[in-house]
Amino acid sequence: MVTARRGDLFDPACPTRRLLDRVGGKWVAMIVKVLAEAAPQELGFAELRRRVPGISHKMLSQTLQSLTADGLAARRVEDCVPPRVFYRLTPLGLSLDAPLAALRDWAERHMPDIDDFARERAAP
Amino acid sequence: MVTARRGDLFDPACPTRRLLDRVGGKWVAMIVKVLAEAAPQELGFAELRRRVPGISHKMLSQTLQSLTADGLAARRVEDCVPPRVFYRLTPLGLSLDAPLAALRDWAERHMPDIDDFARERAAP
DNA sequence: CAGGATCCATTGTGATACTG
DNA sequence: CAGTATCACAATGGATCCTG
Repeated sequence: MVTARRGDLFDPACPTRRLLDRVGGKWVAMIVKVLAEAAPQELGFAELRRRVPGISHKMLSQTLQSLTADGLAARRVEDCVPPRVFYRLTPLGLSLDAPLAALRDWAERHMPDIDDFARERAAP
Repeated sequence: MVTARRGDLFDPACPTRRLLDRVGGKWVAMIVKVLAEAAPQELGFAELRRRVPGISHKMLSQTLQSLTADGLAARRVEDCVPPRVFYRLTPLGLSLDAPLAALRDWAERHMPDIDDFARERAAP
């Protein structure tokens, strides 16, 4: 992730760099996708966990927290005995899903090309 | 960066995850942008270094190497006394610039919103 | 149940120096 | 000039335990 240390002196805090620092993490893109697909329905923490296979309790909590802190997701606590918490994307978060979808689309289309290239250059 | 350890068992090697592992690095996006803007002109190593302020010799070399290994960039060595090396995006690399441009566009439009949100929630 | 704290392994990044 | 090896440091991500 990293923000900037010494070189963005010229372009202090390039917006794209800052965005990638937020969405380049291991889980952000998938969580945004899942929440976007569920929208306008909100999803409970446990439900999210089920829809993001392999994510740890900690990383889900942590990622949702950063999304919430950035105003990309909204958090709602249901005040019952085993407390339940629900998340949904904000309009801002939903708007981010568009460019992410473009990336997903490219990935599905062209990652095979990258793999092919790697295989060819490995072949003697 | 990381590729997958234990959870992508269900979605082994999600293409989007793998793509982000490649372009989420600190310099990839900017280098692709610079090369895309220069295309179809190729750029020398030193010229690239000038156009990516703050990047270290090592990181530029390393990043270009991974782009080349993925078939996103092409490398040409000019065989003169002080050897010069030129880089350009391949068609595949150029095609990747489109979704990245979408991300850049979103970043320029909406990162201020994220900043505003952070400022508001900081205000008592 | 959700979330926070702690500890640890791994990786990414950077400075530097050396090679062709 | 471009590339690479080495070393050091910061940042991620994951496992586990503890709390309201």
